[in-house]
Amino acid sequence: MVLSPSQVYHQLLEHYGPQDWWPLLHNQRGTLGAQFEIAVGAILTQNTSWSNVLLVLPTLAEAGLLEPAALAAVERKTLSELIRPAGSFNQKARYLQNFAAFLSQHPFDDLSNQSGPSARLKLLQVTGVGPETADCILLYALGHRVFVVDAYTRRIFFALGYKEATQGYTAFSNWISAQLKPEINLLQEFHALMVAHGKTNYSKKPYPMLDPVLRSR
DNA sequence: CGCCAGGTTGTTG
DNA sequence: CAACAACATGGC
Repeated sequence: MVLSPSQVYHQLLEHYGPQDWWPLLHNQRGTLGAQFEIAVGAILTQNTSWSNVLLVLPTLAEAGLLEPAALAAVERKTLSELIRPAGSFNQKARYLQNFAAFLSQHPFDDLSNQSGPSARLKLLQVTGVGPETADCILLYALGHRVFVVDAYTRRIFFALGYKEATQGYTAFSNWISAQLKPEINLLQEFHALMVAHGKTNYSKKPYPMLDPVLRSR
């Protein structure tokens, strides 16, 4: 008997406790600056450890670049050098400025007030914002109810016997969403718990055949 | 030294 | 549509 997604959530919450994500530099949730910091972090952490992102975020903050207009205006080369420790720095400098420019046309408030699917389609227009990055922004910065799928989420659910974990992003995300209460806090905690559990048990191959925490009963 | 990291894009079959 | 290369630094 396999655990339902809801049971997975509750068991992980019991095991790890509330994660209280997204990790912000100055623990200032709900502010306008926090929204942009979340989006910048989401782009910087693409295929990159969060520890590398932390080598860069304070630098950007000190340079006054954690606001859309400033980030959009700074010279490309300057930005790429500042974010070098985060890896793929030329690519990410471009992605960050694409997103910053995008915000001048679609402010956070607009994206928050329209429907989740509508905001999602707009975010995906930005070169450098794919499905997971878009969903992290939607869920943690804009308050939309989406289920974020990352590599850990796939590995964990696959290990639990869910062959749906091999489906395309949207199919898998929607399939999980349909089995959860669409509560913002649950969805935020769920993804945070996926990362906590993934880092602990699904980082290096071979991945466990049987999950060390999640057992059916 | 090799593998991995809270992916995304562009190219090719 | 699936598979693949490229991006690239830092930690272990």
